[in-house]
Amino acid sequence: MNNDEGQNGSGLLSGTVSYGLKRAYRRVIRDLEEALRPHDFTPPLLAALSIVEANPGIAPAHLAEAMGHGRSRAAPLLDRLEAKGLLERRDGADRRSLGLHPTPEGVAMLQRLRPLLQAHEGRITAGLGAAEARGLAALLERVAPGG
Amino acid sequence: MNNDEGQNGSGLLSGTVSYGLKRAYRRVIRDLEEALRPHDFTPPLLAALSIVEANPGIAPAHLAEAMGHGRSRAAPLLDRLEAKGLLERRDGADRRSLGLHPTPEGVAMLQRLRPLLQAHEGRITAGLGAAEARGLAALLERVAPGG
DNA sequence: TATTGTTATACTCTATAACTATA
DNA sequence: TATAGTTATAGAGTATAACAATA
Repeated sequence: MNNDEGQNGSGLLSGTVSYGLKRAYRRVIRDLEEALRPHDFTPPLLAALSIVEANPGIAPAHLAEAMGHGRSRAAPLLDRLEAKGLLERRDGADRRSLGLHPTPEGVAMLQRLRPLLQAHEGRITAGLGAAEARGLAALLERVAPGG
Repeated sequence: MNNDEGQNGSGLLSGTVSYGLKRAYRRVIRDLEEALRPHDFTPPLLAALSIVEANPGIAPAHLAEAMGHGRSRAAPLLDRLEAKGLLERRDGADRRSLGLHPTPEGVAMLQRLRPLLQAHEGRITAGLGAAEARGLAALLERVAPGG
């Protein structure tokens, strides 16, 4: 390799919160994908199932909103979770709306994933002290509220 | 909408640095895409051009490394920047390697984008004080070093 | 007319592997 | 044989628009 010139950072972007978030997120998503892969799971699947478990009976549109995207994104995610037997679409308040519920298998899956996620969180915050990690989480909550 | 049940957060993911980073990043990428769209620019294009300007003569493989992905990702990015007349692929040290340089138009584009990026950064950190924003940037640098 | 869930479609980002030309 | 740049390919995530059923 031997790049004699070295690297002078990213110019305009260097040191900004915006670029720092981008770089940190990439670390997160890669580490998490790798951790979930042996369980045939992905980060969006995990987020969806986790939100449904915390909000049983939630409608697809509200799930999508909680995940920060449009209604149409929910359907394929729910298809995959339902095909795995982890989640059910039941009748909702309306006859046009649905209530989402985790199956016992879905709950068990989340239980099984918990230590894996703690290890993931540990790797991401490995360079920080416990108080710093809490402080970072609090700052992030203020950058993007509603987590 | 009127979701009477309310929302109980994201279960397993609530309050973690990992999920906070994901949510904050989504805010960043959307705001930045929207800010760049009128200039027919995208975040990856901006990152690449910015890095090339800060490291003139850098090779495609090193650019890709600085952006955190594989070699093959550089080519289409460079194609687009070259087609816009913002960047040149010149001969490098080897006859098999290239040196990347911004054109005067590329430098001018970055100048034009600078206030736009400052406004973007301001929106992202709007909920934080100046010292908090600096602290956040420093924590992020420790989560994902090399920015 | 508005809303819910869904489908269709397209586009970007990304990763892997294979190809070429140099070394 | 190893490396640099590129091409080909495929897959995931996302956004928009349009549709059918229901309100």
